[in-house]
Amino acid sequence: MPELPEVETVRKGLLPAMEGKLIKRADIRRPDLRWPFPEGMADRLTGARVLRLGRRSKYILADLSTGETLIIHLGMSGRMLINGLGTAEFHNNPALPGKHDHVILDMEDGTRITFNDARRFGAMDLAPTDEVEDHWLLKNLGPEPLGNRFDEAYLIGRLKGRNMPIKTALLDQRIVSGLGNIYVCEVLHRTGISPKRKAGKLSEARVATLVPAIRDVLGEAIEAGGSSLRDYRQTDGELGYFQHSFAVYDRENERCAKEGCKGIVTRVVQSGRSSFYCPTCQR
DNA sequence: ATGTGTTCCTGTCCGC
DNA sequence: TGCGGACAGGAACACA
Repeated sequence: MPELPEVETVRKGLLPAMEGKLIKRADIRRPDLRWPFPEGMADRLTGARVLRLGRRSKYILADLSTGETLIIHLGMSGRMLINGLGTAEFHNNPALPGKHDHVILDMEDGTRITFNDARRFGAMDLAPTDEVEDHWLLKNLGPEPLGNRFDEAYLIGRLKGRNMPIKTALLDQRIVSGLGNIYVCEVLHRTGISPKRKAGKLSEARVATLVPAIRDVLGEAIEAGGSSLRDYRQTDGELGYFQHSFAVYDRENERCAKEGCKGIVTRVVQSGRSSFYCPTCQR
């Protein structure tokens, strides 16, 4: 589900409810999501204060007063909801946890944070805060696309000699971290690059155009509160609205959104994932 | 080392 | 309405 803009939107929504607040009670309602929860997670969270709520790529990182950091990944369908808003069960009885409410954090001021994840591809783990960058889930992540370490020279270097399609390369979190299927499709459309083009065969000039395009698309999506297609919700249950700005994603057989282009958006499958693009203006 | 296909899980939508 | 199949914002893993 959530790519960087959605995760960042969720983090911002959680900030007032979590940062600086004490976790009064942690209810872990099943033993695992994608992987088992760490040993004694409920006890390690109970009584901890959230010192800082940060983000690395698609991971939300809650630094705790215990010296540990809670690592949260939303997978495809994960939601973090405040006071039960936005769950399917909300309309029936907001006091009862829903079927897919797997972790519930009750904060000292009475606010309830619920991790809801139907598909359970999400994950949570705890690691010492001073070693969190070396955690196995985080240590191989490429640079933040909105950070200083991500620039034209870096991307040119990383794509050099690579035989995979540019679409696949931009989805590889080791090359650049935070992009997912939606935003890669949108970035490639903006730059006029076909998703099928081999990454290592693009000219340096064309690769260079990807960097500002990635920054722009992600920045605009964050401003719009992310994209809501099926599962994604903000922490208050509200939808994001960047999906109204899609030029190609989820627009198969529709007219290309580029000014003056008469192409029709086409869907192809690459490494098992849908790519949407305009064969007329993306070459 | 690279590139590709499979797998985890539930829900929804579409065609018959 | 029911049933089967395709598909879904991710990414680790097994294998050529």
